[in-house]
This record gives sequence, structure tokens and C-alpha cells, in this order.
Amino acid sequence: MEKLIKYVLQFGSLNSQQIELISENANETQLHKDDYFAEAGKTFNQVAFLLEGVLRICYYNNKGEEITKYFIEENHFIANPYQNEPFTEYIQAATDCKLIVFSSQQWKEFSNTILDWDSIINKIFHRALMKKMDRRSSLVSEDATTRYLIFLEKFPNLINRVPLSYIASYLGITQSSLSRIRKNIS
Amino acid sequence: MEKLIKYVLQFGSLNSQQIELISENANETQLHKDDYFAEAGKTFNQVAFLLEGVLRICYYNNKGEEITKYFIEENHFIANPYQNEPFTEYIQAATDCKLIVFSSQQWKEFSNTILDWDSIINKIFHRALMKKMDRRSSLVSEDATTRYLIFLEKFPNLINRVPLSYIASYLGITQSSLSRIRKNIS
DNA sequence: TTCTTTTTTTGCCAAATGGTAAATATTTTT
DNA sequence: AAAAATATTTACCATTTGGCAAAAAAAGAA
Repeated sequence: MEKLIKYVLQFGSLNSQQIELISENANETQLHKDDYFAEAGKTFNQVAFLLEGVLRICYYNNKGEEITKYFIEENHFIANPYQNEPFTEYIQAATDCKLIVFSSQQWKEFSNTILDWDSIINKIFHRALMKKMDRRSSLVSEDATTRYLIFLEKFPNLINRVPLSYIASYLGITQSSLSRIRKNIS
Repeated sequence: MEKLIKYVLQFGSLNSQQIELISENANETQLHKDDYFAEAGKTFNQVAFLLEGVLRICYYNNKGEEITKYFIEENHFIANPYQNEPFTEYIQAATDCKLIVFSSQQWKEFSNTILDWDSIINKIFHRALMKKMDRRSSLVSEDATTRYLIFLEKFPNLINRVPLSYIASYLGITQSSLSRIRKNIS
């Protein structure tokens, strides 16, 4: 729980009352590797904060291939900003995970009670999105080896924690290509 | 000007006073093809709205190649949300452009005067970012031909308006590859 | 129009990546 | 420890994409 508060406080300040309100409403949950936190077609209106583990967002392309859109690492929020639109992706635990979950009602209460809440949350979400965007962009224009090296740089903690196939589908290459690339590098 | 207001009103409501405040502070500018609207290393703290034309965000990778990160089409805002951080990209007119420009002071005034302004703007920016992100993601895991077809779908109006080299660098392929792909499709 | 410049296409061949399936290696279960 | 299940590597060859340079086409300038 302190982890969450500490993270949020980087983006704005909260008094002890506000911190307590958040703490009171937090529910800790666990996910096992491969469990889904959210699934396409089902409603997804919780807000969660990832304490431990790695999640991945994935979807299926028109060839039925599973594509990893991105990874979510520890100390990041997971939310669906467009609850009125159908959710078309999957959020899956890439490793065992520990999360704090808030219902959308609880979350709305924060928004109504804590004056700066919306602005803080906006900052957090916006910044995270920019980061993802940059990571994604830098992949497109590089060859597979460079993409992998960039991946290692950006996600130094992931390589031994998630299956190769996830990383390959994130990088847009096949598993065997990635395997060959790793061999050539080391 | 109406274009801008019409666009903003999709995301929230403004009364006539507020609309007037915005209109009064708007400065219309033109850019010629190839002009830079913002450059890496220089300050960039204006907020602009693209009325006509196409802009592109680009940068240089470590091989000195120019990479088009994305295109901005008509009826979109251009802003730098992290003014305290150095700006590392270029915003260039891919065609002749007409824009409305606000200084950051004017912009802050909107934020202070118009109650819902921040929330409206956040919605707009967040949504635009999500869209960009999705466009980017869908490129990584496809082969060059599919990437080009997706591009045509997402940016149906760009193909005859911007040089082939921009599109190639956006898609992460060489100009000659793109040329060959186009030949095979038609 | 004619000349220049820029952009796009093409040809050649090399290099990178993909597809498939089998072989290893690793992890998990019994 | 042995068996089973899962994950990774490898081999084979086909296909795609890149690099370079020249040709063709298109756009701009004189």
C-alpha cells in the first residue's frame, strides 16, 4: 500500500486524511501466471495498481496470432479510460502478480473527495501513455536485433521473467527469430 | 476558428463567453511545406490547432536516419505537455498548413477561467494519444505490405499529399520497399 | 517549352526474417 | 528420479526486405 501512495505522491500532494481514504478502500488481490485480469468482451471498469509482477496487454490479429501490445511493470496503474466502449484486449498476468484493486465507485469517490485527484491521475496516465508510445515508436524503424536490444534496455527486468514468445510478439518477430538473435548477441 | 470550437465542443460544453475568450486569443498562422513548427533543442511551449494541412513529428535515430514518428492531421491539437523537459523532436509541415496558435500564457488563462477546461483538454489529449498508440502498435507485428494497407486505412487522405519517404520512415521500411509494395498491390 | 531538380521506380544481389518441424533444454508433476 | 508438459533452440529452405545505383517520372524554375 505504501508503494501506491509513494508513487502517487510523485505527481502531487495528498494530506493524511486523503491517504487514509485511499488506503481504506484498497483491496489487495493476487493473480497467478496466465490468469486474466481483464478479457475482451467482458466489462472492465476497475482501477488497479500493480504491486508485484508483470502484466501484459495482448490481442489477436486477423491471422489469429496473439500479439503482445505492451508490458505493465510493477508500480503502474491499470485502468480502462473508455468504459462505455467495448473492451477488445486481454490483460494477462505474465508472472504471478499482486495488485491493489479499486471499484469504479471507490475511484469516483476519490475524484469527488480529493480536490487534485483528477489532475494527479491525469498526469500519471498521460505520462505512462507517452512512455508506451515512445517505446512502441522506437521499435518500428529498427531491425529485429536493435529492437531486442532496445527492449532489454527499456525492460531490463523482464527478460528472465516472461516467456520468450511474449517478447517475440511484442517485438513483432517470430519466436525462432528472437532465439537466433539472442544467440548472435551473446 | 469555428472548426476549433466545434472540435472542442465534442468533448464538453462551453458557453458563449468562454467561446469568445478563446476566439479573442487565437492567432492564425501559416506554415509552408517543409517549415518547422518546432525543433529539437528549441523551446516549444505554444499550443496549436491544425486547421488545414498535415504535420509530422520526426526525429533522427542513431544511424542518422530521419524517422517519422507520426502524422498530425487536420483538426488536431499540437502541444508539448512536458515543457520543463528538453524537446527532442521536430514538428514539420508535411504540406502547407494553416494553424491557430495560442501562447502558453493565453492557454493558462483558459485553464484558470474556464471551469471544465482542464478536463476537456485532458480528454482530448488522452484520446488522441491512445489513437496514436494503437496505430503504432498495429504496425509492429505486421509485414510491410500489411503495414502499408493499415496506413492507407488509418490515413486515407495522406497518400497523395506527403512524400513517399515520409510514409516509408513512418512504416519502418525503405522508400524502395514501399515503392515495390505499392506496385504489387495495384 | 526546356532545363533542373526532386521524387519515385526498378534491377541487381545480399542479408534478414519467416515457416515448419524436429531436437534440446527446462520446468513441473507424479 | 522418471515422466510429462512446456519452453527454447536449431536446421532446412522460402520469402521478404535492404542497399546501392541507375533509370524513369514528376514537379518546379527559367
